[in-house]
Amino acid sequence: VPRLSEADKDARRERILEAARRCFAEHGYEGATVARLERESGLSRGAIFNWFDSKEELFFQLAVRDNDRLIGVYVDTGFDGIVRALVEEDPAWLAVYVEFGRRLRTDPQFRERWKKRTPKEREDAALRRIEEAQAAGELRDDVAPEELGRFFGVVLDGITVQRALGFDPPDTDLVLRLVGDATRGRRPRSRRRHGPAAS
Amino acid sequence: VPRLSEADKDARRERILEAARRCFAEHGYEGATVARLERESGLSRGAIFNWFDSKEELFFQLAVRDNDRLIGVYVDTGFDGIVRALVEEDPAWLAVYVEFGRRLRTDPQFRERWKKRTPKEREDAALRRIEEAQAAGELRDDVAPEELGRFFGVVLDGITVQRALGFDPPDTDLVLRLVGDATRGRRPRSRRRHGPAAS
Amino acid sequence: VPRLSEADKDARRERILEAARRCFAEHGYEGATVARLERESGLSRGAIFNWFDSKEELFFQLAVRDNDRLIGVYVDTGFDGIVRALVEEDPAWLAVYVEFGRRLRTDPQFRERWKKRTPKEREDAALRRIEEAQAAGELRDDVAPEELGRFFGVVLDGITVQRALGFDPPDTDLVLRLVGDATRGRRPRSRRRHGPAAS
Amino acid sequence: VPRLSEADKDARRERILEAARRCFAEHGYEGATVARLERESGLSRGAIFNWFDSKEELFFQLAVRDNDRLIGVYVDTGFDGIVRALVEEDPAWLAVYVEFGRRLRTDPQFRERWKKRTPKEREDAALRRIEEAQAAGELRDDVAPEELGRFFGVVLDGITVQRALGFDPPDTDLVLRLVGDATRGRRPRSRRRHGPAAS
DNA sequence: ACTGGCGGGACGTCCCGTTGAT
DNA sequence: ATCAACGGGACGTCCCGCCAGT
Repeated sequence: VPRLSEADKDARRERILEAARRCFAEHGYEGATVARLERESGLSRGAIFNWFDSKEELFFQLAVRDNDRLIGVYVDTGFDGIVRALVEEDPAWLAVYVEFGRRLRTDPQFRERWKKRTPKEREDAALRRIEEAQAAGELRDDVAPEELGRFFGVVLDGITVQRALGFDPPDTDLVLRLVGDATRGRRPRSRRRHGPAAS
Repeated sequence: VPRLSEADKDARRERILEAARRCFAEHGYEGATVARLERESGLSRGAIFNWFDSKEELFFQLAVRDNDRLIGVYVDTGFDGIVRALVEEDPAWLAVYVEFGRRLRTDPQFRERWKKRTPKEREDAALRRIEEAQAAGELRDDVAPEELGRFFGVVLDGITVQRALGFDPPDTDLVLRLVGDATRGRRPRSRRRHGPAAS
Repeated sequence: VPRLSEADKDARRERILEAARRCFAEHGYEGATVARLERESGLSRGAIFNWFDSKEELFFQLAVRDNDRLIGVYVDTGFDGIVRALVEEDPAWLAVYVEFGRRLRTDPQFRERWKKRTPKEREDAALRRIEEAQAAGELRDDVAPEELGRFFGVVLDGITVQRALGFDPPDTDLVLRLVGDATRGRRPRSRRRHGPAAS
Repeated sequence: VPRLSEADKDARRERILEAARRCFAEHGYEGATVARLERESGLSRGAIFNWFDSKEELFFQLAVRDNDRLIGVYVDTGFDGIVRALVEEDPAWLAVYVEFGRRLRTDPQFRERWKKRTPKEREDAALRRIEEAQAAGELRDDVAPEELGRFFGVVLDGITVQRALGFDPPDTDLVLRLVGDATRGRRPRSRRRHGPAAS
């Protein structure tokens, strides 16, 4: 096996990460044994640990990458967009997100590392988005933006966890409607997002 | 060695369960090693395994008991009550609830056993509670009761998971207000719950 | 397997230690795999690690015990005695002593622990023994007692290592004679140790 | 890829051997992982294994080379010279010598190979040196030359091991004096080695 | 000549549940 | 009913040597 090009390296890492994602999703962190990682990725221990220092590292990288992705979705498409994204996710994978959360709470080193990594700006961007929506009258302004953000977070995590646990997924449009009713401002923006006409 | 009285038996089981709760809460399922269970309960392996067949059994029983308790709270005090109950729970323990959910999704035997156990009536009771509230005009009736129930579930799980992960707990009253706005019917019941007078 | 009496416990630990001694002696620290420890002791991993926290712990305890024993021999019977003890030791085991030394030099934590353990008094007792012999004219007093002690140490370690490496063991009496010639004082004590008459 | 000249080949091998020496000295045989060899030598696995069949081979060659060197010192400069050489050696490296000894004792194949390699003549040269010194009256002749040689060996190994274990190095001149007293013949050669005047 | 990705065995440790004895 | 000694499987990690490719 010769020296891999930079692109090939990334592809290799990607392949392992994807396999790990499936394993973590299906079996949880502890259940995702290295033997399973080998089987799922088609690579040997030697190969896997050549690219990642440990199972935990694999887990962490995966969380980083998916978190970034989701935050990006939020900033780009707002609450509606992220809800729709969540219901299209592999539900099994969402369970890993939950597992990751436990790790965050339990393992101080883990949390520290995560804190260090998370760019504060992402959260700020999310917050500013809410403030703008309030100023534009799309969101009610009798509630502090931080509180609104937390409420959104609750609903998002609720959806995540319900899907992760394999319950009937709640109807997306309904959730959006109800949350819309709860948070709408004076001059709500059109709720018609996918059709051409406004109401 | 003398036989224990029936009451003593229950007390013993209770003691073990409580210890297990703390262990699961603090360390997660896999992290709750039998050694830790021994230390926390003050009993030895032999004693623990005398009362429960396995660690998994312990976990299951604990989940059953807590689930029953929460459903009871819901039926007795409704959405408001259960939200308030959740924010008073030990957040660490809530993580176990989440862990339990993963198990449910992942392990078919586990799920089967759970399904068999759950009395359908509990859920029905919850549903009927919603229908009554709709009939009384307290909850909007332009949404099917099942859907409303699911929405409630999403918010509840959202709160659970956020607390479990150690995030800032969202303000209880705010959540109740927003969800109230989202689901209120024509003749909302008084929102003032702790004061003496009705509106 | 019921609760063991204190004596039985010690016996069990002893049995494991003896097996470990043989393993370390024959294969060195790294070569003494747990599998070999199992085979040699006739006990399982579970049993071994029930009594000792780790392989390293086993190693440490073994070193402590043998070191104490040897120092005791020295204090009781002096240089002659310890030389004779060394040539009666299992040469294979002496290699472990050497291995232990490397660990001492290499691993700071290990050294710290060893330092903490070693009672300074033992060394002092050895030193005082030399001073007394000098005062009695048995050992030359034109050399500082510490230096004499170091010279003895060199010869002892030399014997140890030669035997450990499997070379022809040097003749004990000759070594004693030469070292005697090197260190004798004005009024040497009788060299006749094993027979009744002096020369 | 161009072929290396004979001189370059040797240089390459030398570079690897030197790196290996440092690794073995610092970490012991097992601790000297190939990864460390790579880092220390600046070459890759492939390069290293191109020149040496295995880690063990590397170790063996190193031992051969250092043994030859030390024997040479002995033959050239005698006991005094080798003692002085030893106290100038890197003590870490001496530990490898000890490690090598264990290997000799433990691994039959290893020993066989070593036996086959060692030119008997070297030892004979050392022995003849002693005989000559006895004949010249420099060394006592009431002890067989083999025995004297063994005694020298004991002291040398003792010094080696003490330095290897990081103990206070015994004073060189003192050791020489004491061993001199133990082994001197009727007409000892001048002990003045560093000063200009004879006694 | 040299690189480095990789296979796969072995290692120390952990941990659950069983068992024989009180 | 309780205890703790124990078996033995499985885990994450390490690490040597091989070999396809440059």
